[in-house]
Amino acid sequence: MKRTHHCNELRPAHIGQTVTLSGWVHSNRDLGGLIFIDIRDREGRTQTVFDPSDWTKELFEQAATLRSESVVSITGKVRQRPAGTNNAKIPTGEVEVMAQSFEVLNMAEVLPFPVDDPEVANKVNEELRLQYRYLDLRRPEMARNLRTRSKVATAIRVFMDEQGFLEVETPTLFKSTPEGAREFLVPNRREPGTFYALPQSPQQFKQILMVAGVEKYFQLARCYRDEDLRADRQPEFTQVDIEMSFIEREDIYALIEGLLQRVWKTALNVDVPTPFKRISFEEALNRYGIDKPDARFGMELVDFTEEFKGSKFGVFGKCIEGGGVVKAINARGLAGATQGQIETMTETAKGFGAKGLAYIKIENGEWKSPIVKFFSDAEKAALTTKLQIQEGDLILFAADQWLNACEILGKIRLYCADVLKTQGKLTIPADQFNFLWVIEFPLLGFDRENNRWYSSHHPFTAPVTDDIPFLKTDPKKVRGQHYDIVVNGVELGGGSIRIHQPDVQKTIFEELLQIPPDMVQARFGYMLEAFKYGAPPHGGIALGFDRLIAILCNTPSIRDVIAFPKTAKGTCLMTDSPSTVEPKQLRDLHIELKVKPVASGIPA
RNA sequence: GGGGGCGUAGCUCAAUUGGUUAGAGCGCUGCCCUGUCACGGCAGAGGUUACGGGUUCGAGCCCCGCCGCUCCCGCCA
Repeated sequence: MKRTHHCNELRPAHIGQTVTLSGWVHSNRDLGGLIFIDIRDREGRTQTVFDPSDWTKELFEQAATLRSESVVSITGKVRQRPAGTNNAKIPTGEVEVMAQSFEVLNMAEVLPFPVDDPEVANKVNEELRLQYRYLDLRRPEMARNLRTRSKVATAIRVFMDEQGFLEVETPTLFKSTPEGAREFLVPNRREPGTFYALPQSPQQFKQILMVAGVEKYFQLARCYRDEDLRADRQPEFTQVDIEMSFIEREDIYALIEGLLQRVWKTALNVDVPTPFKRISFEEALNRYGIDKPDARFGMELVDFTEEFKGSKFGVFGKCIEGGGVVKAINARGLAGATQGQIETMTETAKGFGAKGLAYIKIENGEWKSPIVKFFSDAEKAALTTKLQIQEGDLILFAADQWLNACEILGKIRLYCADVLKTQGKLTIPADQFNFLWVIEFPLLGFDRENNRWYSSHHPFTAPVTDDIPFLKTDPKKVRGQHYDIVVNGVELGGGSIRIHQPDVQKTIFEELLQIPPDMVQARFGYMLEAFKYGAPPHGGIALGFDRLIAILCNTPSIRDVIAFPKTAKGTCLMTDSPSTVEPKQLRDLHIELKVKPVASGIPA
């Protein structure tokens, strides 16, 4: 080994020992007659001292030229720092190593951006950080994220093992099942014109594993989706994939609550109270306007449909006549909202097809609003009471069909919370975690354009037993045995009890989803077949592992917890992928391009 | 597919809103400095203002195009 200790190890107890430290030059402070070189490795850093009386002129001058981030190995004697020179900021700050010899293992060029100063490095353009990811990952903050990720992955494996689960790897060369997200395709050289697809999730394999008698399966599974990206979406990502046999929903709730408890304890030393609260899809929409509520703050939606029935204010009255609802939120303290902020919220409402956004500002004891003059005294009284209106409030309305009205105010509620946060009027502690199970989702949604039902989760979700009779009479009423786990307004994962009877599954595919029988056979035939030979009742869940780690690391972007993430356009700036390929490779695959290869990458 | 934001020295940012030689801090290079840890002091180098056009007496700034990064909507069974 080129080291005897790591750089966060030496303490007064080591004084007098001769040690060798290896790592990167964190900083080189040349005082002329004395040089201090902080050497840093994964664990931390230690100060080394070069005294000219110990060195030839050449070697001493060489030490002075050691540039930041060069890799060195330094041997010397540990000693107490002189009185008054301890550095309380670092754990090794009571001692220093008197350098006796050193070896330059790799001299670094001048860096494209600083990695030693967290203040500056944090602000460096992400494009540059991604291009030089190996430098970016040296930053303690990024190194900490990687470490958290690894620790949590291990904690999950240990916990799942304790619970009797087997980790089983499933193929990443799968077949195309075009119902869901767009897939990445992999051409098959052996039979031109056929393709593998990279799996969007191991869903079908894990259900087959239940038929195979595995009973308790999990996997840290890599998944692929060829959709447009976001701060919390990458084309390849990792999910904690879980499936169990002979269970009900309660078993999954208990398992995941235990798992997350372990994860939070491991990563943050936080004790998460269980059981988690549960909220139905309908209640979530009614109170928060979204199916993944951030319940760390109030500002809940309040319904005024009854109060405005037959209202003189035509927009509300007519909406209710047409079967719609009137809802409102009270953004406490936001009466001073700027014209621009009101405009932003109005655009949000219009994005949902609303004509505008009605609001009331409560300022200087007055209700300032273009619409208040149409309100009756009873209506005003109802607003005052149910919204607990007081000076400085901003009341925002949505009048629309139920789902739309809820979703409009749901979006505006989150926007208002952001504005209030920046104004310091709303404070949410960083260590507050609000876990929620969202349950009783509708099994199906209706696609007006194509005039057919679609699965709101996926087609393997079992209906709530009591609702099965409605499958053929009133599909909209059928609830699925589906559940989402939500924390602080982020969807951490979701799952369901699955259908294990082939006839029910076939009904869903063919009668409700209207997939032609031959297509069902081609895509899912093997599953229906498998379910004929002893399929146990089963269910499972998948947690977004990257999102989970991002929450634990308190970062909004999952790129910060993935070692080598892609950009929003799906490229890797470090390796410059994707790239063109050589003509021979295409010939082997019997693929002919209809576009000219782009200039970048390997010349064609 | 659609909408918004950004792009000036190696890095982070300025540039009196269209005005003459594009600045600062850090970094870098050289010199000085024996207790620093954001070391300090002095001096210096470093720019096709992403790129391509246009308007103008004059463009970092205005217009058009284009490339890259980013956020959001659509999309993500």
